[in-house]
Amino acid sequence: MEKYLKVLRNCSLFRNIEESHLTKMLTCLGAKVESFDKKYTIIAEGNPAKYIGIMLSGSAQIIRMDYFGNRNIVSGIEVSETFCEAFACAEVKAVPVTIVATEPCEIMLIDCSHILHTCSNNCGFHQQLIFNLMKDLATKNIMFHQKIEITSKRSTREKLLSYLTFQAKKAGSNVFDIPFDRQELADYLEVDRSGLSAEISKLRAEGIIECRKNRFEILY
Amino acid sequence: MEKYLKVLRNCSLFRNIEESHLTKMLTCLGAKVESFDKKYTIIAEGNPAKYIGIMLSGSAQIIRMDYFGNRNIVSGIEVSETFCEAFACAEVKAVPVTIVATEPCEIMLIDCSHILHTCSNNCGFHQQLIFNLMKDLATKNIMFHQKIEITSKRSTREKLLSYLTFQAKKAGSNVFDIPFDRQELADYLEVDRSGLSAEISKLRAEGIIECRKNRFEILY
DNA sequence: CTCCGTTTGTTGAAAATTCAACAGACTTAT
DNA sequence: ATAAGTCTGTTGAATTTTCAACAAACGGAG
Repeated sequence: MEKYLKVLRNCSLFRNIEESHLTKMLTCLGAKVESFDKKYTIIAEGNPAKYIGIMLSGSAQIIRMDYFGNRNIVSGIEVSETFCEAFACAEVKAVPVTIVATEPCEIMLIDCSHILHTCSNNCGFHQQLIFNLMKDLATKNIMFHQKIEITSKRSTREKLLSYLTFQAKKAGSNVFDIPFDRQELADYLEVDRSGLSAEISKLRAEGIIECRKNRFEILY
Repeated sequence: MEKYLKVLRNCSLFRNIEESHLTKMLTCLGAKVESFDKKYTIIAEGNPAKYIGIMLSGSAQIIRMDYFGNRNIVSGIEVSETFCEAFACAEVKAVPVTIVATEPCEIMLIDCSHILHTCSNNCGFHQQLIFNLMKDLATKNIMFHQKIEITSKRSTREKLLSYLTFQAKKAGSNVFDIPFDRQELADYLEVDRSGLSAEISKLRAEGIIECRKNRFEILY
């Protein structure tokens, strides 16, 4: 576990928990680590929602397929971020989404019931973990509000500009990389890929944005 | 406060808290009650995100206006439900949505910092409240997943059927009332009102649904 | 370096959504 | 009961998105 400590220190779930206690605590929680190759399914829709996931290395996406094969990308998952905690905490029977690796990755899985219910060892970390979970869930909630703000726009152009503005703000710069290729961005914005490409071209021609691959710049 | 106890008992925030303790606790938390007439703004976008709201009577909606006056309805708020807890818990500076009364209503406001940080009286309820908040935020998270599942559909027909199916499941019956008029439903589904009306008519003509005002039936 | 598979941009046609306008049904207030 | 105002369904035209197909650009493997 030692080699993951640097990542775990940045994980919202372990905020205000001393690094020296972390290893012991992970043992107590029964944390386990698994590896996946690119494109592999980490958690499949319908799986029991027992585990909180933490991305240790690599990246993944939260996706949902509808019955006609249309992919919707709910969100990307980067190193040190958590996933599936809402399903585990709300104690739903099955996960309604699929988690797919976009790079080779390692993830940590923690059985949520070990966090929610005091363990026999009485480690005393539970209160802090529950507080951290609460904060994390609140932050995820706000992320959904932002996603809805973006995707509730009625046109491809507005969705795209809205998304790029958010990314620029997040990066603190008018030049920034996005974690999606064109098809993925279309599936995130809930629009047609070719229409999205056309819209990007139009915005370039109008001098509003510039882009090369995944690097965008907002010119205004 | 006594007259609100029946409502508060059903509020997820106070689960597993003895009713006999509730009144004292509300005093300790500095809970206050406010009333609003239909159509009034309960919390305006940009307000500081200090308070957790609880709907005591009546109903409201969480809405967001974009810069061209398009209304997006994020969610309805019914009696005993909480609202704005995510913004308060995540300690963002300003609320990014507007809460508008859809009926005359009474709401309870609790300063979130009183829940998050132990008070001088050491009431001891904080741990349970934080646990309840965590559960509540997880549930809200799942609600967002459902809303995204609905609105990520590409056509008006699919959004509508997806929404109605969810409502039927929630009501546990193929006949159910929805909390929106046509314009509100359109703003919730992120589609055009006249297109929505046309789609409802088509589904009736095809014998797939039946409806009279806000009461729908799925025939299948 | 070349080949092969994937990603991206472009196009035009088909389909769907949006928009504006209106008439009838329904509600509310007087 | 009447009148004024709101909500709903319908229409057709304008706009936008989707879809399918293809070629150019790109990237990785051998």
